[in-house]
Amino acid sequence: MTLDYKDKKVIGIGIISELTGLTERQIRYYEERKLIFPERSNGGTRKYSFADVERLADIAEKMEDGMQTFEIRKEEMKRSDVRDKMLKGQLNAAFRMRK
Amino acid sequence: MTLDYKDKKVIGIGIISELTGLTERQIRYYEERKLIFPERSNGGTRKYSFADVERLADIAEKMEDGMQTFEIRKEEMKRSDVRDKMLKGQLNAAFRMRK
DNA sequence: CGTGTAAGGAATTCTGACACG
DNA sequence: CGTGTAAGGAATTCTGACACG
Repeated sequence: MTLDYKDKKVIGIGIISELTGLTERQIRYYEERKLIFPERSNGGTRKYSFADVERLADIAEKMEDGMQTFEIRKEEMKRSDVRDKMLKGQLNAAFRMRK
Repeated sequence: MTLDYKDKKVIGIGIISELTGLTERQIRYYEERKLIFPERSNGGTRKYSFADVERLADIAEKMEDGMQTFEIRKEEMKRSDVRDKMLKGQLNAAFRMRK
């Protein structure tokens, strides 16, 4: 079975900004905070998927509710696949930043 | 019901070129010959959908078989979905004129 | 912390034209 | 006809930094 269109990283940040209503600044910041993981073209431009659009909508909603990025990341990390990889490094880093 | 991701015009020509294996020159030419209809950003850059990717793959195959662009266009026009779209467009136009 | 913005540069895309065949 | 290419310009995106709060 082929890869679903939903997960193909083919959309530039400008379109993502339009689709989500978020500014490019916000979108890049959420990446910096490890909430989303776009791919890159050879030249370095970010490429997103429709799944990312949905995720960003989810992130935006939580931000509006006053949640902070590290809290959102923690919540996402409860999913088993990502947890093993990132729990140690990033969660500890997030913890240190709070102090 | 919301619009399927497959039909959203959100992909730049560079990615389309990668996905289809066609050059940008070819893709723009097929547009000139009315085989595909990308949307445009405010700045004028072309935006395509995954459906366009499939259509381009179909066009590429026919071109390899020696078919010419006008033949492909004629063939496309026979397809019911396109006919329906044109019909609907005419009806809409007629309806607008009556108002 | 999360976001806006100005800055300078690099990557991307655009059009119209010339070439070949 | 269909496609390659060089040209010049415009739109898009990138990073790092400063600002505010």
